[in-house]
Amino acid sequence: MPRYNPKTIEPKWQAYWETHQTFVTPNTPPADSKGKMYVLDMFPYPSGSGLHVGHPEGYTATDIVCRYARMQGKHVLHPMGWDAFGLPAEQHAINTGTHPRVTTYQNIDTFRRQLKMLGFSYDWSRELSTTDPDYFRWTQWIFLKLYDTWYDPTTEWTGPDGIARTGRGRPIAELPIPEEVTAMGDDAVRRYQDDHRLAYQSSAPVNWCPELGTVLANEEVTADGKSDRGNFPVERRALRQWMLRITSYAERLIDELEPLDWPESVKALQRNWIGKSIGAELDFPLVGANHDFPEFMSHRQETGYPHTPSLDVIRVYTTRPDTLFGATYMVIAPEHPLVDKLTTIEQKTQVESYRQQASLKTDLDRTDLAKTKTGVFTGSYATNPVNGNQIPVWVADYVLASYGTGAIMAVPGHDERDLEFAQTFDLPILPVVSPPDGADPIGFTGQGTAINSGQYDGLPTLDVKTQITAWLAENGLGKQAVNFRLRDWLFSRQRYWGEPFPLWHELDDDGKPTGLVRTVPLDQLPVVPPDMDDFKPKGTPDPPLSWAPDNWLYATADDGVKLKRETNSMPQWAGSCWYYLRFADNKNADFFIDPDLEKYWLPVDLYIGGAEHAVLHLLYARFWHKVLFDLGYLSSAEPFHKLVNQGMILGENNEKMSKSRGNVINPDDVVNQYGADALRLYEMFMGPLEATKPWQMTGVEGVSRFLARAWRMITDETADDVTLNPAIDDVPMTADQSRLLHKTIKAVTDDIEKLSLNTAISRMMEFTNEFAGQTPRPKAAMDAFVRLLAPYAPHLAEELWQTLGHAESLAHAPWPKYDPSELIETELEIPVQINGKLKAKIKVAAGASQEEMEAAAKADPQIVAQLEGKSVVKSVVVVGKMVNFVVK
RNA sequence: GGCCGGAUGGCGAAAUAGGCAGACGCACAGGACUUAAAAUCCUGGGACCGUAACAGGUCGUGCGGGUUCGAUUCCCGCUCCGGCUACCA
Repeated sequence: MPRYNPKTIEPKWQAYWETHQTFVTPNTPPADSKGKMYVLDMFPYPSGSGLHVGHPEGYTATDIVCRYARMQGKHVLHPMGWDAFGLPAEQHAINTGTHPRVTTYQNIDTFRRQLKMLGFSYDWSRELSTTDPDYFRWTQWIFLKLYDTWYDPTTEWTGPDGIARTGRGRPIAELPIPEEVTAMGDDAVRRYQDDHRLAYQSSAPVNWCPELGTVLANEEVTADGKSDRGNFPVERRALRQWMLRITSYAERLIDELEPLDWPESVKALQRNWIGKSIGAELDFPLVGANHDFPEFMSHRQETGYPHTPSLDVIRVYTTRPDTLFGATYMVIAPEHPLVDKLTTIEQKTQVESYRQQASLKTDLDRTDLAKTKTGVFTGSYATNPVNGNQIPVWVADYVLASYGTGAIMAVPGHDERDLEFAQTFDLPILPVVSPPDGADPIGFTGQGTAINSGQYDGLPTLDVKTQITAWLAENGLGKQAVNFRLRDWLFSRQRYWGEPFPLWHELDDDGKPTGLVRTVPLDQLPVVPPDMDDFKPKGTPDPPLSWAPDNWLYATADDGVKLKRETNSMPQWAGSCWYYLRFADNKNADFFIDPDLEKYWLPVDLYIGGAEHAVLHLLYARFWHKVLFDLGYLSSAEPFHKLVNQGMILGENNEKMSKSRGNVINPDDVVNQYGADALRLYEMFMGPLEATKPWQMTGVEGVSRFLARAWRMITDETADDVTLNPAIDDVPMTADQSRLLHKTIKAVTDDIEKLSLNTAISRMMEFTNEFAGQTPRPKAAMDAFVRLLAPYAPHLAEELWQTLGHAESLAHAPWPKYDPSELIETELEIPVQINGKLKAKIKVAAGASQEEMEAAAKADPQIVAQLEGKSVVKSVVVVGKMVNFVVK
């Protein structure tokens, strides 16, 4: 009578786990614990549309690992939370008038219900949301720690992880202040400190969309410079912003990536993003400054290369100092501070209008390769220090102000971009590297032999590089230099629904900001966003908080100084930078994480999530982690030991799932029709976790049939209640049954360890295919099988486990062990090949020797017939594997 | 343009310290059960040639080479597809 019915089984066991607190993990491990295991999912943004099928993919994989680990006696931490600040909730609020807090917590309720419906073994007592004041209180506190830190690149030290490093984040109080600064008074000292903090203010160009009245992130701007939402024009504007000095950690973010158990592709992505390059920095003296070229050279020989460039030079960065002789012109970025000084009266109009145009372009506009290069001549010249040639200085937006020194020496002979520019504006092109194959040197960007390079002619590129760099250094003209593509992190947003900065700006008597800042003390955190009805952007770049009620916005300090709150808010990344720490101690009211709990639970042992976070989230979180590590709050320098990226699930038509394509699969519908166990099992059975793979509803039906077969193997469908199938008996296993069981245990265990979950499921299918038809079925085999199935289809497994007579949940039942001696086959089937092609199969005893195998192969009638009249040149026999005869 | 990943039956896939290609599942076909269907169970299956049916043969893991007794697996050179990134000097 009772068929397999997930609709009764699944709610029953979900309720059981909840009332028995089966998956609540105490912070103290049991005495017999086999060690801790922290398994983390990338927590979701609780969007209004609910869970999509991509979420349960990674979540099921981690759940399987956790359930398996618990059955092995490990102490498992498996939490879930919500990355719930962000623009969609705010936009929704503007459109509907509902406060974002309301919609956010509604969405969270939906997500929680859906996740519980899928039977994940989260410890819900550790749930958190980045929008909880108890949580963002500590996000603000960590920001203040960043604010209170400077990076000392020279300190040598050994961390609690036992690794020696150079460079460390240190409290700002330890920053040495130069005497001349101290002499200028307290405010000067404060400003000097502000210039060294890891969190600092700067005027940065941002994507400003007047129609939407908001600043947009680069990824919210389309390729043609329009807003992603609404398709309105976007322009560049310089606004005061908060920045985080992630660049000072660039070197360590590369170096400390190396030992991590991460996909090589993700490591490569991060390395490329940081983009370290080694080259040289050098000065080109301007023609017409208060000296002539020989005078400049002798002056530099005496005084050496200055730390900051003097105003009579253009400083450039190049990765190809060996091509210095080929530098036939220079280019400075439109935002370069020397532009005005260099522009002659005749060129002024042109340069001004060019700058104006460039300032309106978005980054994407400027980097669009399809467009031809643009630029204008400044009217000025500089001297190439290596040969004394006077070369023109141009302004062009293909040179970026934010990379290197914002100026380049252009070598059109050996750089594609410079070549294109030189051809457009008819500038001289001088080849200085001859390719090894004797091809045309112009446009050659590889390594070769120097030409047209004076004394360096004939030398290989690498030698010229070191020799010219050395020459520059000796003459005080330049030095070897390292550059990073990574920029400091623009950390402020003009939004309401985010963490407010815990900062005050000091105001002068006229109510204008002085540029000096005060922090909100810890005991006054969190700074909660004020209650406001109207946070709709007003068409100016002022953040919504700037029209917050005065009692929130203004205050007077104890010393009488007038204060105004910082009205920017933090980006969504802030909350996700440290949530993995808080899970280990989410209720701590006194500190962001207890040091002992940090030491016990961290780092995360396994972190699974989508590849879209391969760079930003993972880089930002590593950065914060390292700062907290340097300050002594954490015991490990890296947050995530092992990382796995789940692949994307495509629609049934093999395209990315999207509403507009109409190919979205809703997990609720799948669970309704087939049950949570079937959805979980199918998502794991589709293929390798990392692979991109298309959905097939018939595939869900397939795994659902397997679950029903397992059900019938153990229960009696003809009975009125769920009872044990009468074919199951307490009998010993036959040799074949025992071998299959032990092979299945071994395969399923090995596969979980490798996260090869699709093949583990096929092994269990083979097991049921074999056992389901047998009578009697040994109860011990059924017992072991149910435990193997438990991580994948936990509801069904619990029900079957109970049917097999167990009173307790199997969540902590011991994982089955296999006996290697049970795996041994007595007789092997061996392929016999002739010239590498399969011709016959023979049976030999398991321990057969090489000679025995060859003899058996030669005795096979098929082989005898095939070898008739031919001579065997060679016999290849691999013991226990195969036989091959090479014949003529 | 750069970096990364991929290409195996009608479909999702499996197998690589080099050793029976296609496990497992889907779809399909035939059969059993049924008045019938659903469900379930059994059987079949890479392609081509061949046979009444067996037998047997040839080809076959994107393409072209190479190494090897033997290559889906290793090496060299391509093609196509997907993802990310994009003037970083």
